[in-house]
Amino acid sequence: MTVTESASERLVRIGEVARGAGVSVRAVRYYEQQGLLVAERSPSGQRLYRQDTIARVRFFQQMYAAGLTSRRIAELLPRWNSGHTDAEQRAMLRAERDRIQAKVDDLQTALDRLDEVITITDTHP
Amino acid sequence: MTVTESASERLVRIGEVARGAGVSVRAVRYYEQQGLLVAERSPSGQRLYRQDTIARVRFFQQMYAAGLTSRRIAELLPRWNSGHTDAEQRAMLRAERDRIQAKVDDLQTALDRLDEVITITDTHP
DNA sequence: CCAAAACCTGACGTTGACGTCAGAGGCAAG
DNA sequence: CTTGCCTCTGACGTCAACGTCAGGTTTTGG
Repeated sequence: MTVTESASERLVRIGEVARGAGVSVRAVRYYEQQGLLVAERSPSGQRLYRQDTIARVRFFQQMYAAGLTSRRIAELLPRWNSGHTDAEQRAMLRAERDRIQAKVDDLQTALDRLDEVITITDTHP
Repeated sequence: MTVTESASERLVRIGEVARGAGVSVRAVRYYEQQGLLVAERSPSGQRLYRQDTIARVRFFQQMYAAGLTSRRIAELLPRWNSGHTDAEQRAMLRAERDRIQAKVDDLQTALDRLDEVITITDTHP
């Protein structure tokens, strides 16, 4: 899935990306500012994105939800853009994975505690 | 588990609570300011906590990790402190539970995507 | 052709959970 | 008594991911 420079992919403006991914226009500009997105520009200066940018933004949202920062995502991005690999980055990936796994486990624990309380207060009002 | 006013439980100072729960002293004071903790005071004004405060703080950390705010936790606290129940609070509990469940699912998705990338870059360096 | 909608660049504001610093007491050990 | 660690109350600082406002240009639909 390395970038295929097909002759003329349909490009979309920032509003469509935002709506498509369910975020604000401001957020998309912010991602670009953080180096997560790159946009072509129309002659008048408007940003033009490839359509897969929408999926990309959705992916960012997932990573944010997983507790990654923009900086961290930017550090990991080369993984998604090229086939290139280096040991340090693989270690980073695994570290993040473990962090998220731990977080999932914690959340599951919290969920269980909430369920406890719910069943108690429901059966014993 | 309603509060048992046992004659003289061993009380601990803020530093012990913090170390015990793995948070900063500042954090503990913050929790008190948000109405999550109540402390007795020694004659000289130092905060004195019951030992179960440590578990309580750990629980707060879980809830924070689950995305609850201090305010939200404070609203739900009566559940843990009394046997009293009202329908609105039960609804809140269930709402939070569902939110967390959704979050867990999202995280699991993110985790799967990371795993994909990891196996790809590992088997195909 | 013209108004509404969309986009642009700054740049300051917001929110939550603390960090940090200042200045002043309090407490057990030697 | 004094040294060293703990605690106190303000109060300002931080960081991330945007929100929001100002003032101006561009694109689109009727």
